[in-house]
Amino acid sequence: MVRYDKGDVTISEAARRTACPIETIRYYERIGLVAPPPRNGKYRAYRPEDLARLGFIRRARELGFGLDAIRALLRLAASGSETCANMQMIAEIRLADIRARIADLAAMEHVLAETITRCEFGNDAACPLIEVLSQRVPLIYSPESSRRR
Amino acid sequence: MVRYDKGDVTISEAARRTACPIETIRYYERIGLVAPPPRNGKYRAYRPEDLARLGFIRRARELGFGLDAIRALLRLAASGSETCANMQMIAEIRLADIRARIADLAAMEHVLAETITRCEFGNDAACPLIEVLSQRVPLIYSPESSRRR
DNA sequence: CATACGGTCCGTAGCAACTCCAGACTCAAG
DNA sequence: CTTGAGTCTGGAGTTGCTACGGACCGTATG
Repeated sequence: MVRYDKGDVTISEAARRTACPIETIRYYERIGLVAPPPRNGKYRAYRPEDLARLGFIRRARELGFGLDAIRALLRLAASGSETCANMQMIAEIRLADIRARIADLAAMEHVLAETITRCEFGNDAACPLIEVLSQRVPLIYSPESSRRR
Repeated sequence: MVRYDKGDVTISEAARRTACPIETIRYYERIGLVAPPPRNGKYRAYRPEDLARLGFIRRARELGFGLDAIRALLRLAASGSETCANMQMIAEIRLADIRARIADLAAMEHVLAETITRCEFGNDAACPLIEVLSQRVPLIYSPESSRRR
C-alpha cells in the first residue's frame, strides 16, 4: 500500500471517504468532470479540494442531477456571484422532473397493485395481468404525468 | 406508400396502432423479442397477432417491466396454464421495485423542495443548495429505500 | 534476496433500451 | 420521368457507470 505524507490520499481512500467507487472516480476524470489530481509517482494523490469536489458530485447524484447539470452547478458554485438564482433554476427543473417521475410511478403502482389484488381474489376466468396487458385501450395516466420529456 | 390487401399493415401503421416508434419495433425484432413478420416484397407486413404482441410489450413497458421480464411474461401468457401465479410473482417483484423507486424519489423531492424554499426566503449567507451539496454529512434516506439493488 | 499479495494503472468493452444517422432502395402519384 | 414519402440495413451514439485483462508498483514475509 502506498503512503502519502501530506493530507493527500490514494484513490481507494478517496473512494472510501466520498462513497464514490474507484472506477467511477476515474470515470469522472476521463470525462473531465473532475480535474486530474496530482500524482505521487504513478499514483493519483487526492487533495482535500479534490475530495470536496467528488463529495459534491456524489451528493448531487444522490439528488438525481445528471452529470451535465452537475457540471453547471459546479461552475456556478465556483463563480460565486449571483449563483443562487441560477442554481435555483437548475434545482427547480430537477424537482419538476422528480415530481413527474413520481406521478408516473404512482400510476404504475396503482395499476399493478390493483391487478395483483385481482389475482389473489379468485381468478375465475383469465389471469388479470394478461388481460390488462392484452387489452386494446391504453393505460390511463395522471394528466400531469410526462411520458416523453 | 405501400398498400397491403389483407389485414396486414406497414411498419408505420403498426407504429401508429401500437404506439411503439418504428425504430423500436425494428429493435425488438433485432433482439428477438418479436418474431420477424412476413414480408410483402421487401417490406415488413404486420399481422394482427404481431400487433397484439407489440401492444402487449408496450403496455408492459409502460408498467416499467424490463425486456427480460417481458420475455418471461410473454412466454407465460403463451403457455396458458398455471400462469397466473408465475405472472403474479413477476408483477410483485416489479411492484416492489416501483415502491422502492418512489421512496427514493420522495426523499429527493423532500430535500430539494426544502432547499429551494430556503432559497426563496432570504438567502442571508450562502446559497442553501451549495451548502447542502458541500456539507460533509450524507443525505438522509428513508430506511426502506434501496439505493443499490 | 525472492516472491507473493494487494493496490493501482490504462484501455477497452459491456449493460439497458433505445434513438438517430447515412445511404440505398422501392413504390405510387402527378 | 421525376418527385417525394416510406422503408431498408447496419452501425454509432446516448447515460452513467461497471467489469475485465494484463501490466506495474511497493511492501511484507520467508
